[in-house]
Amino acid sequence: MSSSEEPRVVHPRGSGGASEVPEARMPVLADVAQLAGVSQQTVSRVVRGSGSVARRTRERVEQAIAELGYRPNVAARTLVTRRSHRIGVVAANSSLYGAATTLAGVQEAARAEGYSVSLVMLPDLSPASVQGALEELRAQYVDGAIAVVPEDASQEAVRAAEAAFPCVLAPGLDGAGVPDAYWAEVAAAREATHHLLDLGHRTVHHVAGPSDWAESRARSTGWRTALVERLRTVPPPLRGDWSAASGYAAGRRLVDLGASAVFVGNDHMAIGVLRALAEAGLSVPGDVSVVGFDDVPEAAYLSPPLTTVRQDFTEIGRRCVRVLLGRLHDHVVEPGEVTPSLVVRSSTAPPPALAADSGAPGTADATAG
Amino acid sequence: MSSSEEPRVVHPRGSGGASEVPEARMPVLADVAQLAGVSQQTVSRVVRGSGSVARRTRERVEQAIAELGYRPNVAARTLVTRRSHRIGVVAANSSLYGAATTLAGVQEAARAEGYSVSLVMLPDLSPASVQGALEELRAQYVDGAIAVVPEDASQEAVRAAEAAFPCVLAPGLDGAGVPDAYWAEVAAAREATHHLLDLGHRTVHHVAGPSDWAESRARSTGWRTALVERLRTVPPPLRGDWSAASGYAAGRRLVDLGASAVFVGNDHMAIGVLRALAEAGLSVPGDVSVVGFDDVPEAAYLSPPLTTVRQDFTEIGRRCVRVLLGRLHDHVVEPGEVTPSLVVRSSTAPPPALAADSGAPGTADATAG
DNA sequence: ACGACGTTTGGCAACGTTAACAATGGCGGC
DNA sequence: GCCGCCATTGTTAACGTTGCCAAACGTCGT
Repeated sequence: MSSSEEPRVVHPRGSGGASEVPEARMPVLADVAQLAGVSQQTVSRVVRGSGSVARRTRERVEQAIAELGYRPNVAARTLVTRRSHRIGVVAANSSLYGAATTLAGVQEAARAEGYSVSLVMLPDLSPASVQGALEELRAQYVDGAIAVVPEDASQEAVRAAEAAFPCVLAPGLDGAGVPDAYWAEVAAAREATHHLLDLGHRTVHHVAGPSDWAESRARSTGWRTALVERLRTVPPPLRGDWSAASGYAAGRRLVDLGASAVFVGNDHMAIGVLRALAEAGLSVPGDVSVVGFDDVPEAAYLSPPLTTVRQDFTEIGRRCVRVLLGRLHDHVVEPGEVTPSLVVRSSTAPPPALAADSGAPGTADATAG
Repeated sequence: MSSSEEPRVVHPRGSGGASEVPEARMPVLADVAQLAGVSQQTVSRVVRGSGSVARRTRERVEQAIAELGYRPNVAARTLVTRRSHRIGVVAANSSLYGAATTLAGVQEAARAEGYSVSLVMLPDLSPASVQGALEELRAQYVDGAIAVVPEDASQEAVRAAEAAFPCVLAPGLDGAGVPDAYWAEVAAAREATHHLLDLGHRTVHHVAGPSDWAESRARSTGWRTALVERLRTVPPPLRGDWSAASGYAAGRRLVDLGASAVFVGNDHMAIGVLRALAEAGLSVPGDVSVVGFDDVPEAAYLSPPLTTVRQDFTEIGRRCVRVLLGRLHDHVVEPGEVTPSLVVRSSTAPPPALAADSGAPGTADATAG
């Protein structure tokens, strides 16, 4: 319909030829303006919803926009506004539940605020690569960036980049100091440890994540704090890398150590620990109690269902966006508190000595092969 | 250094005042040109690496670029070239391993090709929301899009959008027909089922994903094919939604049905199935054999370690990018084959009747919990 | 030595939008 | 009935880059 006339002349750029196929150019402001019989500026005002436009005029313009299927060209807008309405996100290229879910939260919140998201996933989180990613993002002229990189050295890189353009660290760290999210995790880890101690365990072993991750340190700190508060001995923590494989390795050590209670830095590693214990013929929670962290969706369906700390990563992601967007508009936003909560399932119980008064270790395991 | 003079005059746009703070504008082509004593055009040529520039000139320009920290403005470049060098990705807002890993592959490959990635994550995969996401992406003037939406109705939406701008469906479907990836999954599911039959199971039950997902249908088809090939009865498949919770529900049904072998549509659901079986006091693989699909990193550490089909989602993501970029440059790229492979672990074994020669066929609740 | 030719460089005009300012119209107050 | 004000609309000039064209430069063959 309406092949009445080409709204605009063919520009010499095309390729000079006169008998050129129209090739369906995207309509631009000028096309709408011509169709509606107004100036570009008026159309622009209607599109942006700013300025005052007479009711009748607006309707006419909207009609023209609909008819042409006009979409504002973000590149042109960005060029003149110096605002891309895009934020960058740099995240680790891992299947880690926390990072993935945080990303989802960031995406959702950004979209809700009319911002689009540019993603850079990194195979490794070295400071150099994080810095490179941030540079890349800046070169794309994003308005700001969110870095889901809880690893220490990389956070330094983010801080450095912050001077050049607005960045927010996903765990909730801001430039000023230690974030609420950090202390919330410490508190939650402490609570989880207390839960185990309350059940009667003399002490609680710990499988920690990489030592240079803020989250890992927060959880370890909470664990240690609880132990110290109750005057228990603090066994040296075992190290993992968040993966089930590393949890399995740690689990085997725990068997050797004769641990009766373990607080594991995340659920993935807890799965590995569970496996190692099962292989050793130890039952959970009969012989050993295990607590994880994150509450991945599968946690309730492990054998046994895992007691763990639920962390609302989606909300963390949303808050990052809120903080970043706040910074972009020059008003400070308090990150606010995100409180993880302990979810008690079936992987924790009193230690064998208490459960059956003279219980011999290594009793019933549900999944004997 | 070099506070000699402002490279460019303050534009009236600024705010008219004469004693304005320089406010650290980003350097532009003109600044570099002035510093290097050449024209903008020459700088542009150096930046793009196209056209011929004398060696000495290029060095001078590069020097100036480095000194100023110049970065080309992508918005301006996009405006004039009509190429944003960005691709959009729409994916489900789920923690599904497959989708997340595919996304990583897409990101990696795109980045390697000099493309940035705009991400839209959807809470639901309704055709309307997928279509909306695609529209949104198009409004952002991405060069093309990759849709990681294996759900049927949504794929229709993608096909429709394809007319407007280049889209690729992540599972590997292309406009022409059924993709290699689809048949590869069928073959793998068939192989997994044969594996169970070869162990001596009379038939194999199946926990399928949502019926309107292509991947789900592929896996179901493979399972059914294997059964038919061997002239076995085909039990009605149970439906899940990919989640461990739904797998658990299906697992309880399987217990009632007295299944001895199960092929589950993905590992997450398999975790739920494992849990249901354990709760019923059935041992895996002693009483029931279970095969999953995807090979999530935790699969090897479940109790028991899960026999499953490994799918290389990262590679699928990479191929999507290759196909899309190919289409953008007007040369067709064959998606090529991605072959999933069966990984046999400890969750499969001969059925009880064969293992213990005189085992009662029906129930076998040998290990009461 | 001269013209043809290839290499290197610069000038100009877009790309599609928004900001600032100017111009037009209608309205009420005096 | 005239003036000034507000609401509405139009005009102009950027934003920073690239594509096309032409000019300047040097080299080579005859």
